[in-house]
Amino acid sequence: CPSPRDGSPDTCGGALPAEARGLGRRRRLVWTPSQREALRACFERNPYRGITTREELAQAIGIPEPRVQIWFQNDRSRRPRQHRRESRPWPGKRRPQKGRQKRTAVTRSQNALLLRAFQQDRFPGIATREELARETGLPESRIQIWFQNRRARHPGQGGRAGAHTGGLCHA
DNA sequence: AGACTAACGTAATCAATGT
DNA sequence: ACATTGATTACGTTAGTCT
Repeated sequence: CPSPRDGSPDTCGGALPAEARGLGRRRRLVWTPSQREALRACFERNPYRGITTREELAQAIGIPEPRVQIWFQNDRSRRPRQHRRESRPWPGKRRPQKGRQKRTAVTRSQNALLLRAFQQDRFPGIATREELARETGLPESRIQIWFQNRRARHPGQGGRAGAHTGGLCHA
């Protein structure tokens, strides 16, 4: 997979750390018309879908469930602003409704492995994430969530792109 | 070149699990 | 009860596709 690499961007000034900016993303999907139709139809009936429905839909259109979830997230954003941040806890309207993904139990050894990877790179690209998924036996989507939560709760850790602790952006 | 949008980011929050 | 942490949300950003 020849990932075309452009010239390295500047060191400072971006909204996100360099490592966070799109290095090694997963390949972008292109929906077929029938897939689009199925997604839109499902969204229309309820824009908030539990894991069961997401997986059924994913199965039906032949797309991994995490991609379906991202599509729903993106499409809700595109929809007219439902409620801006003010009235935070759901205004009683259409709650996400139950049916979350079952909480993943991360074992000690899995956690240790992820922790090591986190210290080396807080923003692993798709290749690294899939390698970690293979090594831990966890789904790649759970790996991604793990890193998001870890970054949010442990800022400043990790060797690369450390928030403000490191020498990044020493002006 | 610009529009559109999947992929991905943060921040806040919901919620399961262990103490 | 509380702390920890996985899962979901709103919303913003980055970058690949298509016109």
